[in-house]
Amino acid sequence: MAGGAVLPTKENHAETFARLRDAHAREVTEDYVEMIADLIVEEGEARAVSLAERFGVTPATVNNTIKRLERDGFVSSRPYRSIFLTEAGQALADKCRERHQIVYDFLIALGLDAKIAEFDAEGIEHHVSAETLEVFRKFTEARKTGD
Amino acid sequence: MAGGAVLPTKENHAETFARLRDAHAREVTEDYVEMIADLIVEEGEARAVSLAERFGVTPATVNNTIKRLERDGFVSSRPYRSIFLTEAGQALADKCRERHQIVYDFLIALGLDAKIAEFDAEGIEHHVSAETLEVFRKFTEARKTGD
DNA sequence: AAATCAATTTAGCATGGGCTAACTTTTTGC
DNA sequence: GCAAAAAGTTAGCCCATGCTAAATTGATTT
Ligand SMILES: [Mn+2]
Ligand SMILES: [Mn+2]
Ligand SMILES: [Mn+2]
Ligand SMILES: [Mn+2]
Repeated sequence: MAGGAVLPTKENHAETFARLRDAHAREVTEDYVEMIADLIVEEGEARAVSLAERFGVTPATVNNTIKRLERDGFVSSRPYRSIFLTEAGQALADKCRERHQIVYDFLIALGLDAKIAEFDAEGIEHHVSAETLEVFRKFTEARKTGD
Repeated sequence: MAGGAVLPTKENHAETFARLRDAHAREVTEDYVEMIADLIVEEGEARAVSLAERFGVTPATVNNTIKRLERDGFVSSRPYRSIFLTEAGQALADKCRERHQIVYDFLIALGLDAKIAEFDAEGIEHHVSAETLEVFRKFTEARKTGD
């Protein structure tokens, strides 16, 4: 029951939050490369206007973000043209898409609505460790074959 | 198996990300009020220096954040004194502590290590809808009574 | 009661990630 | 082939969240 909720040590606690801030710093990058990969599959190319629509932000915001992604080596683009993933970007996108799918499938396996699973997965995906992801994956798998 | 991952409609997708950005904007607030409540219980009061240690940030950063929280009606403080939760702050802290605990217990019920559950819960807690939280809670409950 | 030490505050700065408005370029339709 | 529409870019702004360095205040110890 452990009602007596003792706080973690200061050092552990600080490390937890440091890693959390790191995770947050990567979220937008991860969602963008994932979305760019999806758009290339679904629409043949990833245009800024599509990204803006999908994320619900202005084209100016997309432009800023794409510049950062380019600076960080995840995408390449030429003025007024569509956006491409670099090898690093594609690798990250693959990893994120897989992780996203595992989280989504897990939520569905737990019996949640598609709409809710969709929304929650979009946030949770960035905060699951490799260990947790593996547990999610196995759980979903067991549910599928189990009955 | 639904391998053909069709994207959500543009409108749904945009709404998902809008809500996600909202959730992010609340994360720091939520972690602060939760931590302030914990410190008051564990140490008798919440001092800026303790918050700085726990979050692994500088006292200057804590000061900035506390000013925002005060502006937003979640805490009250006087210069060089410790920090108090307002009613709204206490209510939010209670809600967050409960939610945090449910997520943590759920991860433990899934068989994860305490260390990992602790870290992942700190991120995931901000991204679980009421529905998902309820499913988590029931799952943990079933595991406890079930065997 | 000083002196010291710890805690807090302030000032000034940076980056990420949003926005609007104005402008340029490309694409499309006639 | 040109005009209009769509897409992309740029400039200038805002706020949140972090930082360092310096100043200030509060607490402790002799
Ligand atoms: Mn995603
Ligand atoms: Mn996401
Ligand atoms: Mn998050
Ligand atoms: Mn948290």
